[in-house]
Amino acid sequence: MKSQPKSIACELCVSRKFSLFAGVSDQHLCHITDNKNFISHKKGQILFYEGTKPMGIFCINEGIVKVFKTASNGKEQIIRLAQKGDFLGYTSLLGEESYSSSATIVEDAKICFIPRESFLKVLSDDTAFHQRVTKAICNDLGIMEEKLTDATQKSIRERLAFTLLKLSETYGIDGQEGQKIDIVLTREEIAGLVGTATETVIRLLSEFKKDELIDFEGKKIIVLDKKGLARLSDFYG
Amino acid sequence: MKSQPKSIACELCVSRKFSLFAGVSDQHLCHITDNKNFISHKKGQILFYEGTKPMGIFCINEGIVKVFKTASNGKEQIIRLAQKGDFLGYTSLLGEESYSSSATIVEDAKICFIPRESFLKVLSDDTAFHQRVTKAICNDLGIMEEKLTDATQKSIRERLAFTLLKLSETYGIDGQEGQKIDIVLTREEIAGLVGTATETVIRLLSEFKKDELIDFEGKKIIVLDKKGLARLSDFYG
DNA sequence: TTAAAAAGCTGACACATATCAGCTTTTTCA
DNA sequence: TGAAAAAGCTGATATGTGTCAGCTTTTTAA
Repeated sequence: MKSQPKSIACELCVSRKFSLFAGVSDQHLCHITDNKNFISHKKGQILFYEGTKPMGIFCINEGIVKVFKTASNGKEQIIRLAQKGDFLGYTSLLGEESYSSSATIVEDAKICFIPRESFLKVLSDDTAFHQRVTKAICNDLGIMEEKLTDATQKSIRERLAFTLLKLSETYGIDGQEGQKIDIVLTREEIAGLVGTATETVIRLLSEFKKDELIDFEGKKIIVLDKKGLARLSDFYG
Repeated sequence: MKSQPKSIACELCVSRKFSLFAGVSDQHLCHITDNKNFISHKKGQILFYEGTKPMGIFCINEGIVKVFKTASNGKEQIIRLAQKGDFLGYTSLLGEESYSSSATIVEDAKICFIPRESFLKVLSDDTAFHQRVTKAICNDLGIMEEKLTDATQKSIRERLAFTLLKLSETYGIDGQEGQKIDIVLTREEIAGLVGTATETVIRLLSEFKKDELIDFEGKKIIVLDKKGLARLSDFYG
């Protein structure tokens, strides 16, 4: 959790090219480099808690972070999984409110913290950047509308199938037999992603395996039959 | 659906004071007034369909509009109810994508359509306005995260109780016995708001009535016991 | 005014999913 | 290395909610 010696300059950061910072001028990038804080995080560490005040934004250089809300029954609803190039906490910062969700490390991560003022300065100086940020947030809103609709109108089986497809899109690497979802998630985390109970995920996953839609390789899931999962994820499919 | 003679100038529009346009300079407002289109809509009319391209934004002067997604089972998930001063369709416009949801009139409405170029011009000229828009979108994202978590982790009874409380906050008018939710929604629409089946809403509402939490006055709902509903809407409350 | 359509309501029923409990396996860390 | 903790798994059970069907009441519009 302490600042590392091997900080990466934004100008040279490879992950930046996948991020909203792609296209920002070197001058602005230097300003950020001078003010940011590079920190290595281990799996399980907490980035921020729901309800606390954002002092800046986080930018992922490497690793995976889960963003989640804790429901009143104690269960975690995972809002999204963030990876290299993704920003964290900027919606709460720009919304001028406390963090609406918490964030913890799922896979060891290197993350830069950019203080509020530096971020806001670039945002106000670089109109094109502000526009890209606005666009990204609007797209996220569309995604959330979709998620809400799925949550209320689809069955758990459908949502789990859909979640597996999405995971394989993002983290899938091709192998000889199907596509491996190259990220380690506990059954509880998958449940948090889908919005259901852990036991239900366990049961449905072993059902999917029995039906030869998926297979397990260690803690990782292999998607054997994308079309089958797609059929399942649709209504009455 | 045709342009009306009695168009209102933005500078003089009372609803504007509750909107994101509050604070925009008269010069910009005039520019919008010159380019906008004022249209009266009757209950049931459609403003836009999910999947079509936004050509501008809608600004509500009067009336109520429901924004919803149609799920693959044909049911409507209502994302939000919009009223005077609210913008519609701007997230899709700014996200440079098709409408992520549809919108229809719930109560007779007067709505201005502001063409894409006019809106974007004000957005780029007036930085403070852009900031307010960004802030509003970020706040909406936080709300959607909350809704998603509620949808997956709370029971229908809890969500209905919560929905009634929210409706009474927004549309409530005080009477001698409790607060009247002064908006006519069908049971089906309440179901769409909660994310459940119409029959379930009917059953739960009559249960709430039996428990003297609410009462009916014509097609409108009277909230008799806010605290009782609040207790119900919490987990195991 | 009246027929048709929409909305509201109720009962019966099925079942997907949450919960609880107990167990095994894997992982963690002292 | 070995004990404790976490994760994974399975079975039994309860129940909330969706679905279907049929009916009444209200609203709409011809």
